[in-house]
Amino acid sequence: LNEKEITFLRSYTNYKKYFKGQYIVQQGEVCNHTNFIISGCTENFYIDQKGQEHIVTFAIENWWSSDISSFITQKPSDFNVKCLEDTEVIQFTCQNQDEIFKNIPKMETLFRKLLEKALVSSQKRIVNNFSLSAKDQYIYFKNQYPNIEQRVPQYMVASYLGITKEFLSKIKAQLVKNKS
Amino acid sequence: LNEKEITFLRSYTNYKKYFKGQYIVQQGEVCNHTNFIISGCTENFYIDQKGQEHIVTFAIENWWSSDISSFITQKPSDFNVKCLEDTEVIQFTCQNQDEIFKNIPKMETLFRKLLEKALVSSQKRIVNNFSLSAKDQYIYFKNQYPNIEQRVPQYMVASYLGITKEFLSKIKAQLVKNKS
DNA sequence: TTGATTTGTTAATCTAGTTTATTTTTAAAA
DNA sequence: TTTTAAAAATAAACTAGATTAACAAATCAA
Repeated sequence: LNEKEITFLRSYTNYKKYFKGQYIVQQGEVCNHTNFIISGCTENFYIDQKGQEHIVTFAIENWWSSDISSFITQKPSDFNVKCLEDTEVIQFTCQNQDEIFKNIPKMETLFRKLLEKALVSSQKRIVNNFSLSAKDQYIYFKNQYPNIEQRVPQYMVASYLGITKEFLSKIKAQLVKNKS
Repeated sequence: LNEKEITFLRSYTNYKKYFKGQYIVQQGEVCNHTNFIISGCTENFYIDQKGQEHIVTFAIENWWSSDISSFITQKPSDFNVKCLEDTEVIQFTCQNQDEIFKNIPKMETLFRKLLEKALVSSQKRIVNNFSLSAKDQYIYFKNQYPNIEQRVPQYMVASYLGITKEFLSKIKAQLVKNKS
């Protein structure tokens, strides 16, 4: 990026701090920003017809956090993004990206790459859901999100895995038993 | 698109006919084309560690069919794309899209939009998997892919839904019973 | 037109994961 | 420091969906 481009971008970018429990994005609203996490942790979840919460992803330091597809399409989001800890982000806010993309084609490339990553990880989840037992998904999860278990409550991990907290508890008990 | 751009694009585009059973993309290979289906039907599937096949998507007339993420990243594909019928496509072939994107920025926009759609539908599958029972997923499937049940064997629908063919058979029997 | 292969059904048994309920532990107030 | 609430563990009963196996249709090759 050259000087001009950087100045241009800066006008869209700013530091922001959210507190634990605050919503960064709310289901039904258009998400007109995307956030690079400096510190903290967020969950991306939705509420189904029966009123049940389902966590789709967690995001931590150095990850992007937002509903990228709502951001890019500027349609109402199907998801909520909520802070699980006090969270500092660099926020890139913008209603019509087309303008930016015209001025700085590199930005379109950047967002295309974010989309790619989101797609790959989304497909990976489907594949895991199809191929792995709950226990193996849990083991996979621990590798994918190291240390996150210390940061979020168990029942959220269960929600992420698509199982009940009781069953996750059972799985953990099993794993401990088999080690000894 | 202007004249020049069209001529430029044409050099990357051609008509192609595949026969039933042929592979358009093979797991492990880089997918360097994307296909717009004129007629026919394809499945996008992978084989897991236990040797089991899982169908991720079907594609029919007027849909795009390929491993879009392998195409864009030019990394080996995790999926196979196979024709379930004789299938005619318009094939857009290209190893390095960056060149095209520089020449025709509109193409980057087009592919970004394809990515978006793929992401949305991928996320939709996750949401359904989490929220719906097998029976409700089957009902949803029938709306999403009308008439496809007449075109592909039952056991493939079961594979798409992530259940066994026996259980799908049971669900169908139940639905018939409850109607009368 | 017959056999062979692929596809679909039914039913019995089994298991991964849920539900409900109770108890224990941890954390947060006050 | 005690009280209250939130989170986690345990266990019994239950259910959605898998597995196995036997059989019935349908499709296809010869």
